[in-house]
Amino acid sequence: MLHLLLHMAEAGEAITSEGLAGYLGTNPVVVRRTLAGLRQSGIVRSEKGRGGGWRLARPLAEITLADVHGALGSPALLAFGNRNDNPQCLVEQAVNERLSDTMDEVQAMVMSRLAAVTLADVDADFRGRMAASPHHSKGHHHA
Amino acid sequence: MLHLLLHMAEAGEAITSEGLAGYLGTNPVVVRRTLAGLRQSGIVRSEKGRGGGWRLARPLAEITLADVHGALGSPALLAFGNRNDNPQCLVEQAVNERLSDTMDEVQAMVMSRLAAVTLADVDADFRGRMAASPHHSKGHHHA
DNA sequence: CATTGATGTAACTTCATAGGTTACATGAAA
DNA sequence: TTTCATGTAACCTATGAAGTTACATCAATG
Repeated sequence: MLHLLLHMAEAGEAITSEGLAGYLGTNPVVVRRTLAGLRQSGIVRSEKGRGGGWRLARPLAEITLADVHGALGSPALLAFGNRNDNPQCLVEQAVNERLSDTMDEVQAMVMSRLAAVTLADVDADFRGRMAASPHHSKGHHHA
Repeated sequence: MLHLLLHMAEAGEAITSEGLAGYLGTNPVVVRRTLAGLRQSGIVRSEKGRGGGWRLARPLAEITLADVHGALGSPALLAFGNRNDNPQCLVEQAVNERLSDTMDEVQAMVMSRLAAVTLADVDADFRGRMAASPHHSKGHHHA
């Protein structure tokens, strides 16, 4: 996902779903499906018809990882959680409470961390790599 | 999982897989499968034959959430990650680097948080709930 | 020492879901 | 009006977690 956004930024012009799918080794429809969320959040724009495709809707520096997360529907950040909400069992209630507290704290930490990183930061990393090994093209890992 | 461990602690005697499966609304074999990892890590013990079952191998206060996580094979804590390790694409390399750094930081935070909570802490919550509404049995939410 | 009741584990079956694919409607530029 | 792009529904597929069955193993008990 971030990968796609960076490519859009570097391209300067619209990239088609097919091109993006090439970078990612996947299918154009999957790309459109995924980017639909980002479009709705005003992170990317899409244009139909000839010469159309995808481009960023605002500068890299104004897009944080937290923005992207939100645009994807704020999916769970943690890979664990309560098995059952509203259990009768008092034991499980206690476990849930403790675990929820811990998860809330941790999620807040993660979010603040994600909010602190912009795509411009990532782009800077990329430019560093380009400088270090200028022989590579910017291109695909397309098999 | 924690739910099961707490029940073992409260029971004082061995509980069969079938009993545990009842608490959890699942199948005895699934319970045995899952607890196998905890046994190997010395968190629980199991006994075969008549009167057998599962019990804790050490006191609640000496079992942290981090211990449990480790016993389960240290599965990923975060629900996101790099799509592709060792990509050719420099853009994706940059994304991976930045993301890995962020994930490492965050995972360290989560682990230190998990290491700070013992099952005794959770048990204290449970006892609080028991005191607050003593009418409930400790029992099942078994349908 | 046979019976009973428990775990240990392999093998198989569901089931949910993410991802891939096809098909086609819509819209914009040439 | 043709071409090339997105938008989206509908379907297919592969993966993995969980459930299930079956049976070997082992310990207590009468």
